[in-house]
Amino acid sequence: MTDGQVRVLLAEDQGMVREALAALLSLEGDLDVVAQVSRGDAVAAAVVEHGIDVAVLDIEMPGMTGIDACAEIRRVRPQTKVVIATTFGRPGYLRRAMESGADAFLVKDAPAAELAEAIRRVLRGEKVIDPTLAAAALSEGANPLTGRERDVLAAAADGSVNADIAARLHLSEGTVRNYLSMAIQKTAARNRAEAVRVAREKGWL
Amino acid sequence: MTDGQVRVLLAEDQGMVREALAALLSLEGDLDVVAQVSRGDAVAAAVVEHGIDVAVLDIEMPGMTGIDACAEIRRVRPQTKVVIATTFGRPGYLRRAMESGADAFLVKDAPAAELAEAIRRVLRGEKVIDPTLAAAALSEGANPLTGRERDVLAAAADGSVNADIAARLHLSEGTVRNYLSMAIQKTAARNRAEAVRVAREKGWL
DNA sequence: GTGCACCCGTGACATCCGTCATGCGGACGT
DNA sequence: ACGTCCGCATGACGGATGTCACGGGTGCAC
Repeated sequence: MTDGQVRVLLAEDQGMVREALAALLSLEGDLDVVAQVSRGDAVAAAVVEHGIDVAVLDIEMPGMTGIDACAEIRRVRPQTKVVIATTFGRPGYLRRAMESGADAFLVKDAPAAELAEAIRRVLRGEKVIDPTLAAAALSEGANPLTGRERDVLAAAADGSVNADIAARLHLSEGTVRNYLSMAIQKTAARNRAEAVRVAREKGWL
Repeated sequence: MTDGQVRVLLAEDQGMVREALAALLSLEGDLDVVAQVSRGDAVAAAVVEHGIDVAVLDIEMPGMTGIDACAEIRRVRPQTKVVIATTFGRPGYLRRAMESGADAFLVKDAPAAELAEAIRRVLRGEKVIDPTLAAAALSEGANPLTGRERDVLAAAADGSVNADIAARLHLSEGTVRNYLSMAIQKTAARNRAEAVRVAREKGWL
């Protein structure tokens, strides 16, 4: 590879999308996609092995989320810049991505040119965030759910009945009801299904 | 454009992915991406306007699904070939895509090379389908839900209570309960949330 | 024209769910 | 040492949900 080229890693589980993004970035003369992975838990090792300058991470991936992978990169190779590119522009995702030390947060709705642009800007030490999303994330405040409330709500997400949830979390059925009741109130929902939907949208799960 | 070039349309709502796929296909010498749209309801007009040879359609798009757009293409310009490329390899999607007259069905998990390959094969008159998915779609059988059962289940999907669903569909609350009960039995679920999940997985919604 | 499947409705019943009050123990901050 | 928050639990209550039996209407196929 030529000297001065930016060494980029792409992490994205959908092969077609990943390779397409690689093709796109390769059209930029100064960028070199030297590694591609399809699993979150393969990111950190690849970053170290290839001496990556910028890692572009999807959030939803098998093995580990892009957000957790970002935190891992921060531990093993702090000088690597991280760009999170995701389908869902949920404020909760943005907040958690920033807490994990991400340098940029993009939604895939955006034009493709923004990706290359974001890579160059994070290399200059800038942070890149959609202003609309930033405002939404700030106005939303922190996650009001306690740890256990989150557990129970997450366990209820697939349509399990109380008895199942209780068994899975080693709780009594009444306790499950109580936690769910709390979660429903805090999400301003009318039942567990709505609570799950709201919590997901806000990134509280 | 050079004579003999294949005129391709890309329909995909995520700008970054759409433009990346365009970049990828442009690397193939014989393909020419002459049109890009981000909404399902813009597909048919673009196909006619640009005299498209092959339309590559995502399923989940604003305005109209790729499956419905495929049916529209069949009406307005039958000689155009249609490739459905989707994130979710749900058997129900495959079945409905085929019923709408699609020539190929790809999941975005697949390697990028398959897309160009599929485009060339449908131009030769072949059908392109993942054998695993085809088997799953066949073994699953047809959608057992009646029209109204689907409506009610879909209306319940966001966590609405019975009264809401009844009002939205102009039904009595008891009728909503009955339809939901049927849907729950047919999906072998224990409550509406599980029924929604199962129906989604099987592509019955 | 006689089934049959679908649509829509009612009423009754058992169960599940959501809420509230209340209790106890542990962790944490002041 | 005290208050506060969290985790976990129980019991009781009303309302929502799921099931069943039953009815009537429509349209379609044999």
